[in-house]
Amino acid sequence: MPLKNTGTEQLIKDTAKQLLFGEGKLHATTQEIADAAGVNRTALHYYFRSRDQLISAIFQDAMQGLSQRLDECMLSEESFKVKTENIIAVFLRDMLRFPYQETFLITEINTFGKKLIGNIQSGPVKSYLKEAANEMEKGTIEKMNPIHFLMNLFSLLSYPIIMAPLYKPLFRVSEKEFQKLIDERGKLIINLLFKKK
Amino acid sequence: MPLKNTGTEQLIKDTAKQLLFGEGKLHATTQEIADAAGVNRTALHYYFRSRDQLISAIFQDAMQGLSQRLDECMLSEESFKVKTENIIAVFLRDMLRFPYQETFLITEINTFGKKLIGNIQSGPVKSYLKEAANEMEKGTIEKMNPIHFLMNLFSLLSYPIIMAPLYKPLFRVSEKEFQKLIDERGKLIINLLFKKK
DNA sequence: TTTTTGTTAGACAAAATTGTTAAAATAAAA
DNA sequence: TTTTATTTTAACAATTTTGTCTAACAAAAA
Repeated sequence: MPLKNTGTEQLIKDTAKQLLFGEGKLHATTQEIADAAGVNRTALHYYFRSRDQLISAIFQDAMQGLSQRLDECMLSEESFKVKTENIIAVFLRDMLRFPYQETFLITEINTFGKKLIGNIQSGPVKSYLKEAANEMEKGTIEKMNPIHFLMNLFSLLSYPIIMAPLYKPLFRVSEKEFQKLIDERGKLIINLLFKKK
Repeated sequence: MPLKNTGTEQLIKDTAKQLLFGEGKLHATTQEIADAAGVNRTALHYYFRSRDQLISAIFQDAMQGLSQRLDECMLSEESFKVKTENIIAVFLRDMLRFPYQETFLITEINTFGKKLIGNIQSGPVKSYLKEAANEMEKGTIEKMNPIHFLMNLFSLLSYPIIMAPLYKPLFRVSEKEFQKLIDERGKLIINLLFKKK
């Protein structure tokens, strides 16, 4: 029994993801999602039964994708610094496409997050934290609780992108100038987190 | 014609603020807000006419309060470093009480933010940025676009608090341990942003 | 072709949420 | 105490949003 699979299901998921995590329409209605995807609203119920289940689906997809890519970085055979540079690159790319993904996770954590949080692999994170501790011993990064190191990294990466709609008017910079600032941040963050030789 | 002013209006505002910005119930219904405040839902309409106007009101209050306190710090007569320490203290206190305030601003920027963004005083920010540039010349902080410096500061302060619901399970730390980590961050951030002598 | 399976669309029902109106309760002033 | 303005409440109307049901449609299999 082959499915016809005209790609509608994936189209709906992609559209919802773009709308929610990309454009920040965190409470887009089923109608809005359907319109954006160019399908009848019923299709949405046909494939996902309910709005919540659609959201759950795209959320699970997104988390799995990101966590997989991060784990790859963290478990690679590179040096700690290169590893960190890779994490930055992966994260920045993801954040720029879907800036509201984490915001959504946090605000909806009571509805959807609780189940998902159990799924988070903290194995690779644990091992990355251990490596960070080693680096501190070696003196290449500042001594602190390694959790701080990781929080610093994620903060410096994510926050400016999330806050872009506020920062652009606040700092009176154009879209283009702001994009340039964001592009600079990769190197800047490495510079800030690693000691000079 | 004196108003009775039993404090209901303020009670509704405080409750809504706590619910939305404190607990992150970003789309609390008027019923939920009324229940939490222990008043009839109609009271909410009586004082604010509509849900949107209530939200606008608490939001404006919150922004004004924070921006005023920040401006005070930025315009004080202290040295740049002390000034920065004060900003950190003010910001941390605010973030801990209302972690979702900024998240809300960002996600609702199209609905409420646009009008408010005009109101943001960027005068004190400008002057603080200039001071930062001076410090870079003096060599007390790393050379970079001063906007980066400010974004770094805000990021390191805000993001871990926003992400707390995710980080606690991810790093497997208890509420108490996490609170301790947050408390450590003030000094840690200063350490990270200012060069050692 | 007919049947079967899977997909899409329109009409409708149900639920949730907001907003209005008019009346009752309350407290201060005359 | 009556009057008056304000505050609170209950009932209801309107709107928005979600979810269901049935029929039409399309494509592959019999």
